[in-house]
Amino acid sequence: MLPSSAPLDLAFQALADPTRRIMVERLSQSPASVSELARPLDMTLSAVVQHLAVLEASGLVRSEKVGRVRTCRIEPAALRSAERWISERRASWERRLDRLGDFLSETELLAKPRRKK
Amino acid sequence: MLPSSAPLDLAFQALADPTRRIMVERLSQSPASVSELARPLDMTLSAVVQHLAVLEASGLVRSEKVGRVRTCRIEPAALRSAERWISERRASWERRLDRLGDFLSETELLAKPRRKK
DNA sequence: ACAATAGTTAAGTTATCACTTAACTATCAA
DNA sequence: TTGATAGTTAAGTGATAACTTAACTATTGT
Repeated sequence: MLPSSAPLDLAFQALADPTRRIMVERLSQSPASVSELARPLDMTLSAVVQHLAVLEASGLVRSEKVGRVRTCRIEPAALRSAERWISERRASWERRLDRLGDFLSETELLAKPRRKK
Repeated sequence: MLPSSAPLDLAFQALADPTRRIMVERLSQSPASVSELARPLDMTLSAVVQHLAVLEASGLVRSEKVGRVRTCRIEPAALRSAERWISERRASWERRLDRLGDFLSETELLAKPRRKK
């Protein structure tokens, strides 16, 4: 099950790196050039370009070049589908915990019945 | 900036693997033993145990062993903080797009004023 | 006591990651 | 036209990832 390359794999993989999260944070404020993205990062421009390639491959970021500057912006859709995956899991376990809560309070009522809720 | 090991790194890293996402999906339905987690997966038990170790290190899953069976359950907190990181980015870009929308509709009003909204 | 079940651990393999240096290509500005 | 700016690409390196096989430990049902 090594390289699945499914969209979620790429998105979570991309977000797993702190440098790339910094880049995404920057881009969620506003679009930026590659050098602007690189400015706060302690690595070569070359490395930043490679991180950018990962972000683009994951669909989290899109960019276009005009003249000699490439402007990058986030692509909400990919981020949203990562968010959706998580929130669906949350929905699932919350539903279960609710049922569990109901069950517990009901058995408690059966064991030593007091006032109806 | 190689090994940051920050909680979010570990959480996103863990979620980047499709096998581990399947395990998390299973666990968000209900707790399960290691062999139950392994059942639908096309790999050795050993590999599954290793994936489980990654999930536990990331804080996404917790487990306890009783007799010879280890029961695993999801740990909502870690999943929630990953979700929160994403939704904060979303808040950020949505705010910006709102302001942009306001700006555009205002300039449009200035350019060729029609009815007030 | 024995065998089957449930999981653990170590070691090895192959692939991928996160960089770096270095050489190179455009574009813009003086 | 020359130099600085902005980015690209290739090749190499060391670390980590995702497995496998194999040998082993503890628990439980018969």
